[in-house]
Amino acid sequence: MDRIDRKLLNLLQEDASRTNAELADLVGLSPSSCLRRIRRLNEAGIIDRVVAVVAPAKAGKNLKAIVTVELERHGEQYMRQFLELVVAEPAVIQAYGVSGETDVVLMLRLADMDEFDTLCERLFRDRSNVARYYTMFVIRTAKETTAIPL
Amino acid sequence: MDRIDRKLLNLLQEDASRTNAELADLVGLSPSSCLRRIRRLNEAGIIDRVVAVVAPAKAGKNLKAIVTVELERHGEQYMRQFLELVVAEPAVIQAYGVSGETDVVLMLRLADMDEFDTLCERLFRDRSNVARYYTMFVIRTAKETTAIPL
DNA sequence: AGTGGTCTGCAATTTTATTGCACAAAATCG
DNA sequence: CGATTTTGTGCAATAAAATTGCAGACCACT
Repeated sequence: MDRIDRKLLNLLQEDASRTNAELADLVGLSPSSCLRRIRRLNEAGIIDRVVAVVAPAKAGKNLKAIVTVELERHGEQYMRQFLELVVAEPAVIQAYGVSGETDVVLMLRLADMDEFDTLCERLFRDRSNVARYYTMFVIRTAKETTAIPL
Repeated sequence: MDRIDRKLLNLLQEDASRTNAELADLVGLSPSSCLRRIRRLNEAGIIDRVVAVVAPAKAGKNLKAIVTVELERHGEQYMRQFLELVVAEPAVIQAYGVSGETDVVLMLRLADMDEFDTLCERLFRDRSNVARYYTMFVIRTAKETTAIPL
């Protein structure tokens, strides 16, 4: 992991659709060397995967919400149970167990309030061990990247 | 945007490193047709971009934190000013203006507590118009996807 | 200076993406 | 309802890109 690897990773985190020749040029290497480095990064699992990012607006998913959840009972099995429940929902794009007053934080990607309503019904009804939850709707997205600073 | 387009998008959101022939096969189309559809999705901006996802652990960024921030003064220009400040930080991977008591929610990706400490120093010191902030450290990541349900 | 290991660039080869074209399906229009 | 335009499709040829073998360069460690 030298300077060139880091540079490559930064470039690929930005735009992975570039051709190998282009990347090679940007880092100042021959295409073959560049390709071998990228393969090494893949095999080492440093590059976990390559994905297409869909524009939410163009996909009719304009509503984003961040939900903090406090559970009723706090055992490990209750936590696991609740996480299993939320993970199964396609609208839940991030789900974290966290420290502090709050037990779980969810990031939701939805079409509209109706979808939010039915989802809440499903996740936070009486049975599901949720003491309370608090929703923050995203008004403005100032930054949203998958790139890890290297 | 028919059934095949949606299928293609789902596949690409999962793994965009597949060859066109592979994708064509998965959706039951000829390579040329498949390619043309993908290009159409690109040109329409439905596919916003293609990125490599780096494994945080392998990059030495094991600490993730979610921070809720309440500003001192609540005008539009103050909000903008604060967002500009945080957006410039590479460790801030997501930054949202939200509804509710909280004004801003940040998602941080860090190497360790030291980095967290110095970042807080920079973002939340007296000058920066932050009334209070609350940090939740991520203990367990149950789900983390970029894929939008289609 | 010598040696094993790693990395590099070049050029050949293989794989993949891309395009032109003729035809078929669906939508549009008189 | 049939004619016509539009849109989408598969095939085959072409262009572009990725991949590999190989010889030499560089580096760290004796």
